[in-house]
Amino acid sequence: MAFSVERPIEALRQSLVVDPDAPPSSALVLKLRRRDSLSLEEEKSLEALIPPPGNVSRTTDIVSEGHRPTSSALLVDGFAARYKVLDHGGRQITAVHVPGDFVDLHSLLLKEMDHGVVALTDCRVSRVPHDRLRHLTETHPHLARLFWLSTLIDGSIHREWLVNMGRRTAQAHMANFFCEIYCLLEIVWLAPDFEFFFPITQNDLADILGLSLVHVNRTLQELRAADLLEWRGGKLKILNWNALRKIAEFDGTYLQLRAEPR
Amino acid sequence: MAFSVERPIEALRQSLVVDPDAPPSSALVLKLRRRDSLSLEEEKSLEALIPPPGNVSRTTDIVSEGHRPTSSALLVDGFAARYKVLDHGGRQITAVHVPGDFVDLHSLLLKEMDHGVVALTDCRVSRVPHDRLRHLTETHPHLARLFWLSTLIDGSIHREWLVNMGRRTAQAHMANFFCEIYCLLEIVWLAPDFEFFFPITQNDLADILGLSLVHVNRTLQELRAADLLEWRGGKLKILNWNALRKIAEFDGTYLQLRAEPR
DNA sequence: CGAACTGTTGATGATCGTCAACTGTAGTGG
DNA sequence: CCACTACAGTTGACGATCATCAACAGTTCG
Repeated sequence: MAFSVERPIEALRQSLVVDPDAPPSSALVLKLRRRDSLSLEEEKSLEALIPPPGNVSRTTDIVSEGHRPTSSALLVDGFAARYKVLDHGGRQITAVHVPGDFVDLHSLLLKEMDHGVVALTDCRVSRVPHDRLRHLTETHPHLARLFWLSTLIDGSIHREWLVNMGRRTAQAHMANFFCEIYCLLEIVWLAPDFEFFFPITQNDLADILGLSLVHVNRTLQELRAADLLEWRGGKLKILNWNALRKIAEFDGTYLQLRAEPR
Repeated sequence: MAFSVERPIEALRQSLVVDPDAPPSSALVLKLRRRDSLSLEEEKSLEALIPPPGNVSRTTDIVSEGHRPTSSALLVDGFAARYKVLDHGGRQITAVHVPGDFVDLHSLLLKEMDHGVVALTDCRVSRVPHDRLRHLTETHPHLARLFWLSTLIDGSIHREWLVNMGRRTAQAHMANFFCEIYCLLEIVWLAPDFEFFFPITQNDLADILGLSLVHVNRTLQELRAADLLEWRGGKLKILNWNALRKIAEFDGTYLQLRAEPR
């Protein structure tokens, strides 16, 4: 058997955290499978590729700006974010990553990091050496295409965020973000019954949405008052998916985009 | 000789438009060379790949949302933009393309277009069939990496735009955009002496920046009043590059990012 | 000459940021 | 056990930025 992903479906669905005994590649495999079927041999190669994860505690950098990584970081557990800081001190988060994401796959080709990657929560991270990744892409062109596809989907999400920031209200923007996170987590079985572990601060959320902390707090209260969601003790529950989608004008096609990389 | 790119340097530098007699791949080759050296054979393969361009007139779609392209469009001349429209009628432009850009290279893997691509000015566009592109990437892994790199740089630009929208003032945002366009054009020799052809409307610029038309007009006047730039008759001239860079906090490393794809 | 488009200006109000204070909670050390 | 601190969340007041509505000027084109 290549992999324990098929087995613990129920266990994973019922827990709000990744199974700590699952191999570090399991969320990645789930995600790739959602895009295209994987052969047993490909799954084995991935499992062999990913080393055991290390711990990264909250608010510390997984990758620093200006750094020239020689490995790419696979997020195994927790939430991470890419960000840039401005001269006068502001910070903008440009992407949020969930388990199964390579947070800096682009560093395989883009030598110098033009932004940092921070752990929004305590994380587990596997660092895959670039030369091993490069070797894998050379011997497995199909996986190479799937990796390229991953970075393309990152771009697709960036574009949706641009629309959110440029042309939507704070409320719709925030609703959109929660819809997106839900969909991303659902793919890796981390959001059963519209409920998921999401212990980030409102300050982080402000930097994600490009709003002030105070405005985020008030917008959040609007969503709560409309009975769209609960968010207490680091656990987020979407109470009315359809209503949330509606005020967000959310259309998830930009996330998986029924690709055909083979 | 593989290519006429080396020859008409002076002619190109002195004109504000692409030489109509240059092969359609010339701007593309200039751009790729800036990232990594190309072999003669690679340049020849590119030249053979790109068919003669067709004309697309302003405000018409080069690629439509929801479409499933079987070819990718190389912009040979003019400006194009990717955009999304919202339910209530708003439009957000998520990327601006200059000659030498594939405007929808991602459609090679992402089957369905989640956004449209419109011609901001009259354009010339070469459409490269996907199967020929796929064949090229299979026979020329180095070019495949350069194509992947192109889409990664698109993502890098998206991220910078997110910072602009989320955390910068309208003035800094606009200044940033002009700096970026200048750098992109400079690479393909279309911006001699900080002057370039840029005949888009203020309405388009508003959709690029995520601002209202009126606010764009006033912000533009501030930049003009500060003697940072002129923009008349479709010709833009940056009068004070250093001052413009400064108020924009512009740092162009996110554009080429000294990559090493070989 | 009029129609259509682009740019410009003024007036007004909504959205959102900033400043500041206060609450609740968890942890820390005496 | 109780200060004391640190941090996340909350609320009020005020002002800056930006959107909207409307009108008008200049250009191009048929």
